[in-house]
Amino acid sequence: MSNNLENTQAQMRKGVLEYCILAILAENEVYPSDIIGKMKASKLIVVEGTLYPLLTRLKNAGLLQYRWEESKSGPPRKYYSLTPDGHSFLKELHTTWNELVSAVSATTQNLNQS
Amino acid sequence: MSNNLENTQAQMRKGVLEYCILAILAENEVYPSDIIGKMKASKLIVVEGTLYPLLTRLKNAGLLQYRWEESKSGPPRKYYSLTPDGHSFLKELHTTWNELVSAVSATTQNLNQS
DNA sequence: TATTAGTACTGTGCATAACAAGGTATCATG
DNA sequence: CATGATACCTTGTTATGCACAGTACTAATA
Repeated sequence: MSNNLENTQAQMRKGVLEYCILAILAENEVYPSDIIGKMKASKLIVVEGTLYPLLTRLKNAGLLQYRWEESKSGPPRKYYSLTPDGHSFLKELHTTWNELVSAVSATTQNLNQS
Repeated sequence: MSNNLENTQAQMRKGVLEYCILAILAENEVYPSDIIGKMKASKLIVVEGTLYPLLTRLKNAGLLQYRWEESKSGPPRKYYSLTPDGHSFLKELHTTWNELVSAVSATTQNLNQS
């Protein structure tokens, strides 16, 4: 029912979603479809229904800002970028992620040896 | 409101909870309090209200089994261990985790350089 | 034999967040 | 003006971590 492999794998991805999206935005000013593309290129699937609410949450939290830009091939796009608070936040997530990787290594070390 | 640091950090931990618990069970036959202790030693907090339902889910999925053992200092304990299916599952999670770490590295590489 | 403390297992309800699915709006093309 | 492509947004469902409360067993003490 609930504990198939896909489910658990998805759970792992969820945990790093916010971190990865903030990291992408730290490098370039991009619009949502760009983010989806970049994530997919890194084998991290994310869909519109996940991304849009997440960007709104981060923006309301003061971590992101955006500006509209006209497009030649369709409706205008929202180009997002990090606020100063967003940069600080990302820096802390970076530390958190590194610590988590260490913690998981510690927990699974005997496995790794086999 | 919703997007403070603790929240996002907790989200990251959630993703690896199942993986770490299975990894611990792969090494030793332990009972829930042991797991909490081992996780805490690795800086991965997990509480009873999370762990017990999770163990039940994994057991119902056929990944875990347990046996009762009397204790000198209280009620009997449920000693958990992995089933063959559980071992296969864990092996796949191990691969998933390593791929995720690579994917995150790819996404955040410019950050790492700074 | 009550009472209390410590240990261990279990169940309920809430909040969060990812995702599927469907909808709206803009622009170019024929 | 109809169609297709692109882009943004919303709603409802579901899974799950966690706070909180409860139950059960053992040992020590009065």
